[in-house]
Amino acid sequence: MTATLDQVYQRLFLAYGHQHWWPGKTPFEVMVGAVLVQNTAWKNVERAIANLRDRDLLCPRALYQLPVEELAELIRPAGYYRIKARRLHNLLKMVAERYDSSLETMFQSDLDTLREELLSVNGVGPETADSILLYAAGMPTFVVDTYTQRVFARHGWIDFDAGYHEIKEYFESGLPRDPHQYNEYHALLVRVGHLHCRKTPNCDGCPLAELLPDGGPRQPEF
DNA sequence: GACCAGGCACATC
DNA sequence: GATGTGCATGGT
Repeated sequence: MTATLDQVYQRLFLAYGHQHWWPGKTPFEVMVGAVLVQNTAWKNVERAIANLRDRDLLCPRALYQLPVEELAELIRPAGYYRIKARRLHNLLKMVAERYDSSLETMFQSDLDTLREELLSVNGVGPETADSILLYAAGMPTFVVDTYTQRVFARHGWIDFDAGYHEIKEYFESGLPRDPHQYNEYHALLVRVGHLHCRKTPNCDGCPLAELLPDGGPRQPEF
């Protein structure tokens, strides 16, 4: 990579500025959003969270006590609502049983231990776990998503078939261990992804266009 | 109407 | 271990 990870970050920040992530009012709301946003547009998640807020259900104990079928109906706008209701319930069950439904207590655990606990919940994968750790708990763990993979692979900086852990290590080993920068960086990657790096790339006006390899964006080999 | 969105688990080979 | 598929609503 000719540009450093920090230079890429600076370009994105210069172009877009602060992203104010995560778009949630409380750590618990962030955690709920992290499950609901799986493979889903954020706009749909907002509706689901609004339904929960209207019923005063945005706290760990109340939401855990709600029957899963009722939870499913409330989060319906977020899509995959039946499976997400189960996933959310699984997560709330873990928080209730291990931490007495207290996020404050939960976030006193060390990062690696808590990450493993989150990953042990059925329905919480690496991106959801890291989103909770970074955006709800403020812990220094880099969040990788499809846009991260796409943007960096199209620039030839990583392989198209690089796995989650490999990409995460790539960022964490190339940047200072700073949760604020991890926060902003991931948000900026989602922003540039939305604007320029959907399934069909649109590199016109992209702040990273000058950094593309000769011949334009790379494509996966087959 | 087709395509896409800030994943994840599970089946099958 | 790699690859394919189901899950679902709402915006473009």
